[in-house]
Amino acid sequence: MKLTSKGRYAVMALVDLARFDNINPVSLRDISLRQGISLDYLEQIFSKLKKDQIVKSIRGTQGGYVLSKKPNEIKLTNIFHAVDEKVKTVQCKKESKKGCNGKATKCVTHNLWDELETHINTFFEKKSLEDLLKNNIEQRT
Amino acid sequence: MKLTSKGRYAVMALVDLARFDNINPVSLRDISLRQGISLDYLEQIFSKLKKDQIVKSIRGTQGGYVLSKKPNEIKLTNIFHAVDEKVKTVQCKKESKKGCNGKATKCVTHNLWDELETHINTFFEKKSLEDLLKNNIEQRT
DNA sequence: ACATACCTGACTAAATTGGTCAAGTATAGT
DNA sequence: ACTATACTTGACCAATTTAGTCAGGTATGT
Repeated sequence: MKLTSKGRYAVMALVDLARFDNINPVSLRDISLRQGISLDYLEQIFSKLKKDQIVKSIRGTQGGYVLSKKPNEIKLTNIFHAVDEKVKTVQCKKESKKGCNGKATKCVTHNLWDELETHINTFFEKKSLEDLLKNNIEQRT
Repeated sequence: MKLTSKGRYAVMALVDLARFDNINPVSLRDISLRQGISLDYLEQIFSKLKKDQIVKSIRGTQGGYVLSKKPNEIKLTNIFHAVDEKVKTVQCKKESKKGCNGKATKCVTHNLWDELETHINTFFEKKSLEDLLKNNIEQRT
């Protein structure tokens, strides 16, 4: 199962973006400075976010990024999916030839992992960027 | 967040154990053969399970492992905890000096990760070894 | 034209994972 | 007492993943 800093940074950056993009596009440099995330790394992350149309880019001077949708329309699922943070548990061995453990049947954990995945995804599908903004409204940067 | 093969193997092995320890202790060799898990790796895993008193060991010929408690008393939380499968998300940076992101305040994802952790733990606290046994009763090894 | 800021791909050090290997110790059965 | 079985411990390792860095681009507003 993967759920790492990349996803965390993506969320942090998007919350930052949501907070500041009311007037102008927000440059990654600003986000980098405010959130303490490496600019080069942010570029990688935003290229993925853009590919999934979570943000739009505006090039040139005074350029930057803006959200493609409203904060309440951007769910955490979308974000994690974009940056390849698959909430995906360890795979059973290739099922092509045999079952999970080399036997003909599914291993005992097979269904369990599926259930867990659903359980976690449910959580992420409910949470939107807006929810996070509300939670942190008092925490000024 | 970590949730890897070690946890999966631990669960598989314990289900196997629960199924066969009615009469005699079960040797790791048997579990290894039935579940297709390396014996050496199982030894590492069981040493941790023993330390958390999920299983008991019986040495010598005809020795092996038995469950310390009844299957319905062993929750998945206990198992994962024993093998260090912390359902713990990526830590924010050391909080000793500063906040998560080097600022004075918590980062916006801080609470989120906490919530997620609770959400997942809830799932694991409900599930016991017995539940898994029931689910897989038709799947003979 | 030039500064800004997006864009892309190659590269890498460190950590983690999923084991293996080697050398024990304890005990039941003969 | 001997021996086979099976637990016990700790060191080691290759492959993968992570969290970046680095080096070059390209587009655009002023």
